[in-house]
Amino acid sequence: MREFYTITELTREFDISTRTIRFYEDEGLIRPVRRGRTRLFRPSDRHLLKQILRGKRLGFSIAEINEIVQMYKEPPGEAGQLRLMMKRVEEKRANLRQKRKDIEETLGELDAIDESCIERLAELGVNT
Amino acid sequence: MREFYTITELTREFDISTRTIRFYEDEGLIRPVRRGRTRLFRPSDRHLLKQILRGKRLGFSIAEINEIVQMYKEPPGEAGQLRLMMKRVEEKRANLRQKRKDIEETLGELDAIDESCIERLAELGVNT
DNA sequence: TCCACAATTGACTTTTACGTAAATATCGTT
DNA sequence: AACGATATTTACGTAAAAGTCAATTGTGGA
Repeated sequence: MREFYTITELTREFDISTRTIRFYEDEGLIRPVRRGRTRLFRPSDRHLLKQILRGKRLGFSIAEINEIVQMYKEPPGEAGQLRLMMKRVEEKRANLRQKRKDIEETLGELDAIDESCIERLAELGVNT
Repeated sequence: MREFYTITELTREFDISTRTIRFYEDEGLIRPVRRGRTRLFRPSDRHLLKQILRGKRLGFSIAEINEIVQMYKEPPGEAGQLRLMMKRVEEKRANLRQKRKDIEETLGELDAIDESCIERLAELGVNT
């Protein structure tokens, strides 16, 4: 595995702009190392970026994505903090399960539409 | 089933503002009937609103939701139009399947986090 | 009939998530 | 040392999706 990626390599791989990546850094989502001023992205940074983009596809805001990526870090050492984190994790899971349900419903409706289209097409085929 | 709902009934039921509902109307997503100037929402309007909010939870833009709700209407009568619609439907389905995959992955990672929290908590329990 | 109150309309504002432009810096060539 | 290609920083701009505010306008009840 490569040690570092440049910013443009990542923009090409994920089809996003440099502005976007720098914006995520400003927002504290990602923290590449530097050689002088230029950013160097480790494989872990690249992986984090993948997770950020995955969150975006699911319609999470930057703030929500931030909450999620914070969870990917080491669990805290204090019991109260741990319980709090577990509560947050459960909230996110509930949110995701709702989304999954929404998706199943929408997929079901689109399936129905597709079938009615096929039917309609068959009718037309008969009549022409 | 009731014949009509007022705008405030819907804002309360779905916990959104009147501004939001009117905005959706301005955008052509919904088209309540009027008595004088006041809007009256039929059950079908209410159902449509539900679908719109479902789309929002999934992170679709208003434009994308518009595309979807248009599909819920009668399928077109012309074969070319039908095929085009089926193509669009398939695109949306592919999009939803990707989201579902993203959700499964994220859920899996959150499960792992949860477990590591439980582990950590057990360790603390032993040590204190 | 008149009043209180709900609903509407229109204009302006806010927030989010970047886009864009200008000036400056770095780095490997030539 | 100059140059072209990339990067960075700073600052302002913008589109989408509402929120907010003010001025009207209906309208159902006492």
